[in-house]
Amino acid sequence: MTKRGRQQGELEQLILDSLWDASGALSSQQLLEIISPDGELALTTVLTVLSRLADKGLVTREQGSGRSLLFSAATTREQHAAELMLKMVSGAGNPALAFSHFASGLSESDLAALRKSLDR
Amino acid sequence: MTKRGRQQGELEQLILDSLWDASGALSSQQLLEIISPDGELALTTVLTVLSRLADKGLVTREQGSGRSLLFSAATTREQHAAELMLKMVSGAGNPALAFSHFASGLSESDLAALRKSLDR
DNA sequence: GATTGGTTCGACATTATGTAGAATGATTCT
DNA sequence: AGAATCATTCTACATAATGTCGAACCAATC
Repeated sequence: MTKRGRQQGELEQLILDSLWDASGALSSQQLLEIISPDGELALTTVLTVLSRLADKGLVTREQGSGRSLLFSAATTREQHAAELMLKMVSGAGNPALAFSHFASGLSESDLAALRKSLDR
Repeated sequence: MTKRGRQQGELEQLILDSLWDASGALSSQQLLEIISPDGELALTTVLTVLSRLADKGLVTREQGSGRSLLFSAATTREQHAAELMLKMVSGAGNPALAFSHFASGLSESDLAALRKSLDR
């Protein structure tokens, strides 16, 4: 009983968030600048984490100009959130009950948005 | 940048699931029997994990007959799932968009259940 | 009071994640 | 071409979470 699906670390999340917030793909340097403007982290640290995120299929690499790579999130933040939510539902036993708890925790505006997305 | 909120391990999940599946509170032995019928795990292992789950507020202990304790999940599986889903939503950036992805991943029956839970 | 049955403590193993220096490889400069 | 650059990949170690128990402990019973 060993092997566990990889989890999400703090720095990994920070990097993912930066990629999601970015308009397009980013180089490792750009990411470093965003994540650690005061030079507290090394560039290699960012690259290592990026590589791990790529292993998990959460980040994709594309060739940039010259030898450099550009990184971007493999899915949108919303798709990712939705996937995790779906996973919750499937493990919830009684989805209907889970939904009712879920709904009662949503704000009015979120409720409205959810209703709308079900209307089609 | 260290310190991370505790994660959910495989064995912890297994034990939580067992508690959720159970009709009532369970003793450590009963849990061991469920989780490891072939005696692959030691009773102390189960107890350690139980204690960690209690630290996380996911499991509660009550006095059973004599010196023994009875364990149960602190919330229902559905409440737990709903909480996690809500956390996703709050980190989703654009909830409306997340909802639409979410909805398109649901089965018909789940969709129906979700609609119903929004109707009140 | 000794034995029994259950829990808590203390420890060590494994894995995930954070963090980065060294090694490698391609591109460019002279 | 050969040297200097500079971005990536490799290798390595630190920390924290989780898995896994044996030993120490304690209360109830014999």
